[in-house]
Amino acid sequence: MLKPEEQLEQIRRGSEEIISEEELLKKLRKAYESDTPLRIKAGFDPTAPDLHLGHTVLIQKLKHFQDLGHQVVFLIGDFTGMIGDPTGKNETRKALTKDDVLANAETYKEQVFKILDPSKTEIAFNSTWMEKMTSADMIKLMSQYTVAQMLERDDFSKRYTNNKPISIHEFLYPLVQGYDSVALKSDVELGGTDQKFNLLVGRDLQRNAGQPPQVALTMPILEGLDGVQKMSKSLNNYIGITESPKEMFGKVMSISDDLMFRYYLLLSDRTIADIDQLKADVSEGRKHPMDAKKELAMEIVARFHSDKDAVEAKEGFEQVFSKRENPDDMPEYQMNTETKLLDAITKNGLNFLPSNSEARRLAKQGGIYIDGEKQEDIDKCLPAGEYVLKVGKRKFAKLIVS
RNA sequence: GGGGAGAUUCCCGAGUGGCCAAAGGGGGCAGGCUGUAAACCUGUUGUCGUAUGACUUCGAAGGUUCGAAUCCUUCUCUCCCCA
Repeated sequence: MLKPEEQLEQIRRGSEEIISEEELLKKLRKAYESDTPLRIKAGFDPTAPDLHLGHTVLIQKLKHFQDLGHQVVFLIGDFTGMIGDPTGKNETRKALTKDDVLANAETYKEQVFKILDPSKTEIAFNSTWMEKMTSADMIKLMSQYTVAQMLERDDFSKRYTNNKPISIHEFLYPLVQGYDSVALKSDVELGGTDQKFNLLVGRDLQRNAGQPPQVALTMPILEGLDGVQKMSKSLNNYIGITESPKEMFGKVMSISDDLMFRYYLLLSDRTIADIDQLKADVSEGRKHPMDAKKELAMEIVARFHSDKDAVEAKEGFEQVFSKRENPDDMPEYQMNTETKLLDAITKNGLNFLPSNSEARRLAKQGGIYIDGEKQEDIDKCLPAGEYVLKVGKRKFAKLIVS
């Protein structure tokens, strides 16, 4: 085990805030001396088992703790899931069935264990203890916080001042999350910066329960492909960790140069010094930003797939976008001489576009190609033969007309 | 309990009987320029075999009218003020 001070150094990397470092160091020392690992908690939503790079910022940090010899508790918030994270948008959610929760947990495991070591990860569900709570217990839990305290939460206060609705049950979210820390006797809880309030509630509740309060560690929120809003599935600006090497590589290449350095900082394994050097090289023209981005894309693809996949993804990318050749692995679509081009493109065919109108629009704007030639008329059929269809910037298919 | 305001297309937001598939902005998509970057310019942005057409859409359900996002009734939801 590393010395506590050295551990702290690693933990600090990339983190936004540690409340407090002093307490963390104390805990690390104690753990070191008594040879007892710390319990590191991080909670996840049970309804969205599609992890993306945004989640991995946090999971990477869990991995750091794991590598330092601590016990990671991966908490699936199946009870809190009924509340829905108070973003104002979502209504109270339906309770998932036991089977759904277990199925989602399996999916989580599959994805999360691409990063974490399964043998060192404890998986917990907060319904385990929350379902046993009586109404009286719940009242006791709620009595520990005041409305004024709740309204300190950034999200609540914003909605409150903007005359946006806040449902009472949303107040339960931080309380239940905080109680999870009591139930798990957590030493450290990780979360995004938007979780700060919830993490601090955990500290209060633990103190009230006579436990040493957990250290709250927040990680920055990763911006999505647009570079502005947080990466999320609903905004469709995400890179999923189960996406194909090709897609992953392409998506990374599409981010802005500024965002690239942000991704380097939060996602790559490069040292801060390395990244600073890279930044200098790019800004002083010693390195083309595109090459720097390719390296980033390779690192990310390699992490979730393999080195070989990364190389192939890069070659595929260069083939299509640098040399403007067709990719090697296009989906094939069988059609006959009476199939309209339109039908091959839309939902009954390759499903490249959601509606006929959209396909016609795209065609009119010159976004549909057959063998490199723009097609304005997509109501026509093709004579027998093989063609390469390109729709928009990046959708390719081989049409086999017989 | 009483009084007032409001719910519009992916989001914000205009529209208060026909000229409304609905202004404007944002976002998205495509074209140009590039490094599939950003910025910028242009186009486009409900669906339907492209249509001076039809159908669906302005919280929900009914109604008035030749005609409703716009008027009436009931309902659902939200916010504000008073108690």
